[in-house]
Amino acid sequence: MHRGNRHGRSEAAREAVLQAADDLVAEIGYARVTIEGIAARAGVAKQTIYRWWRSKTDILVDAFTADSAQELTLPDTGAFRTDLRAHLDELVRFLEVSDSGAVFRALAGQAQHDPELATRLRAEVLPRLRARDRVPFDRAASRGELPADADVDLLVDQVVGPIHFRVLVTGEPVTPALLDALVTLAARQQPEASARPEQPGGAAT
Amino acid sequence: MHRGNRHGRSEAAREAVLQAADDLVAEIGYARVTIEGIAARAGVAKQTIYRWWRSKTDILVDAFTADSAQELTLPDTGAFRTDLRAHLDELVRFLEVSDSGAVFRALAGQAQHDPELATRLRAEVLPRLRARDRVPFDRAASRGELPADADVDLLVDQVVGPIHFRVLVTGEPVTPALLDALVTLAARQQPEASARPEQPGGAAT
Amino acid sequence: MHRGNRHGRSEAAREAVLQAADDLVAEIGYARVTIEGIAARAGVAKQTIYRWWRSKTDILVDAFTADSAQELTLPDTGAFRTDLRAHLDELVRFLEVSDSGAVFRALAGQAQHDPELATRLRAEVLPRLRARDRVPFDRAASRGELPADADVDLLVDQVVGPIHFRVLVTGEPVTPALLDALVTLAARQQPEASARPEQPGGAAT
Amino acid sequence: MHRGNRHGRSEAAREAVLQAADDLVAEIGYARVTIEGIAARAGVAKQTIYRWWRSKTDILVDAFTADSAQELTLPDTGAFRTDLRAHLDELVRFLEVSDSGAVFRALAGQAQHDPELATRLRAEVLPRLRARDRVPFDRAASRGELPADADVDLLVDQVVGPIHFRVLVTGEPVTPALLDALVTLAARQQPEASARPEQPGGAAT
DNA sequence: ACGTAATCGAGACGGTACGTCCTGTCTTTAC
DNA sequence: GTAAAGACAGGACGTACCGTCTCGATTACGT
Repeated sequence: MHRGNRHGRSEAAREAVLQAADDLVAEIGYARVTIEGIAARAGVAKQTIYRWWRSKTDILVDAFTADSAQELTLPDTGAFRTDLRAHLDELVRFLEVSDSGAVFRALAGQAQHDPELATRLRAEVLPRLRARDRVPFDRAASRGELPADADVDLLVDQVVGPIHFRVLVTGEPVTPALLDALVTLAARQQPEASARPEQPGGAAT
Repeated sequence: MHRGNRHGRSEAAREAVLQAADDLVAEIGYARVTIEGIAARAGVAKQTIYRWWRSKTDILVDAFTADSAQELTLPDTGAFRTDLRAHLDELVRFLEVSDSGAVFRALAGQAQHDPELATRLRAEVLPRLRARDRVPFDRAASRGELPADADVDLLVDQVVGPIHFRVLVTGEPVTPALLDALVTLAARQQPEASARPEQPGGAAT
Repeated sequence: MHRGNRHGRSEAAREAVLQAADDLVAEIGYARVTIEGIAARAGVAKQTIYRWWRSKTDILVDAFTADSAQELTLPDTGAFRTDLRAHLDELVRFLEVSDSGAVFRALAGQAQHDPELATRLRAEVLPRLRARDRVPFDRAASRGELPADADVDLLVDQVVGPIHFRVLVTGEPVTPALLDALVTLAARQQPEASARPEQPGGAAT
Repeated sequence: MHRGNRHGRSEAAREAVLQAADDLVAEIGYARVTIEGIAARAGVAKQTIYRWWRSKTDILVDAFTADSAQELTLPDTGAFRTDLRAHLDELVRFLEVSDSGAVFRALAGQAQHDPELATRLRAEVLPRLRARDRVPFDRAASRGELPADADVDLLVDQVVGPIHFRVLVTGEPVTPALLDALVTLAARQQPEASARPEQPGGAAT
């Protein structure tokens, strides 16, 4: 790693910091991560961190963003119910198991104490997650599986809300029973009749 | 055998600490509350706090519990939808507006970084909230407005999950439109009615 | 072991405290002795200590006094030089080796920071030590080995001063060479002898 | 006033601490001086003190050393007795009256409880004082007023020991009578005969 | 014989200071 | 002009004792 730079900021330092922050959250937990610890772990001077980030959460938002860069594309199964179910399975895996999910939970928690972080999360992080959550619904709408005037954001809240609630608040596992119920709830939104909402292929293609 | 100080711990000190903690969270926010600040505000020695509580969150759990002691009884409107709607209005008021809601949000946030707090919350605090959330459903069940085999906890998660999600994660206001949708969703659980569209993979499992 | 008594203090408690204080000074050193530690060691309540003593040094003065109660009589060897030398040997043993000497050194040290203790030491402890230091001189005077008008206290200061100086300040061992020199110095005070070389500005004033 | 520096400590902070320590000992006495108080008085962070000193006595040794830097040269009166008497007058003034004498007494007292401090005093502070105390004797020896084989350190102990003893232990004032006796005692050490030891100019030049 | 009064062990209390840790700023030196 | 290094002021942390206090139990005197 080169020290000093006549031509702008050191990309090496930036990456070392983000990596160190991610690692430390995974290893010792958000609460015990300190800026000094990140600096030491990254082999970077504290001042370098303070020059480019305003707080440890600021670093973590960047780290989380970097992690999220590797976009996963939701496979198209051809039907709303199966698309949605696949997406929810992936969402649960992210929230409960993945390292970046741990960072997300820590940030969401910290946002309760830090309005500035809350603002930044809602401006930068959540829209990207929301966009992903909308994919199955938007696809369904384009297939005609949802009414044209359906309030997709409202539907998303109804579907992912209980999952976040369990993960962040109650700590209960997100069971298949819950996912089934949520998928069914969403699928009940039909273009017209209340007739046979559960026929997955009914309106497809 | 000497049983130590016969008057035991000072109730006055205990109450002063809980009150000071509550006040400070409301005034300056959880993040800026310190044990030293609580001690100073309460007119109590730090050691007295450390003798009876293990951390500032430990104090806040006690303070929250004390605040919750004054149980509010949900008025019985005679019908499930109206009962539920009244309860949800009250829930939103608690989460978004009240002082003890601020404490709850802070604790829920901190629990993301502190497994011990998470455990304590789930053991002591959440069951009480859950009990309240179940009231409209249990009443409805006893009136016959819900099927006998309805999974009430699952229904509760579906109804209150989106509300917590908006309050804790997205920060969007909980709109009447959302509440309407949630009430309608719950009310669709009918004993007879339009058969069992929910059965195939639904909540019944 | 409750010895509550309308008329008078518990002798058992008093002795336990003095013994505990002595032991603790010997075991862990004056600096690390605390009143709480003495109370615990003595099996006595703090309040009992505070009822009867004003500070830990107050306890130690009492403990030292109790230790000193067992008066040792200086054997009469029949001659000033041998009497004095025997006394100085004993003094050095007391200061350098004995447990009560350790207490004395601690008190003398603490008196540098505590005028009240200094006053008490000079009023109660030092006169007893001075009386002992005078014994060889007074005996010599009664034998006619010293001039009638000799200033015994001044001589005592000259003889024991260097010993205390080495023990308390320089930490150098008190050697036989020093003791020899001090005895010789004192013995030079002769009734007749080579007149009064000391007169010009000497001790006679 | 931030003087942070990759290569070394802040001299300003060091001096402020030593000055504050000296002042506080003079103002409120050693016993009531605290590290927090020194930090506050010096306008310095506690951590800065703990970074460079291990205890309050460590600070005071440095402060005492700094005070002693301004060496006073003992004027040469041309004769042993007058040289010595002048030196002893100065020594008494230092021990009884001066601010740095107060620091010395406090350190000597504290050394009774703190072996580490005792070691440091004996290694760093006392040799310098001893060197001063030897000056009149060494001068006398070079003048031939003392035997070539005189044990100067032993003589020093005999002369300054009683003075320290009175100042540190008995608290009695150091009288001219004592000083006279001490000077006479020292002057009695003659090169050869026991003849006229008090003739100041006898062996001079 | 019995109440009164002072003692006792116990330990909670409001405090002070400790020594450690981390924050965010600043300065120096190197590249 | 960025980087590493690290000293700085500040301040919260959790701990140890301080000296005071109240408690209930114990004991001996004086009525």
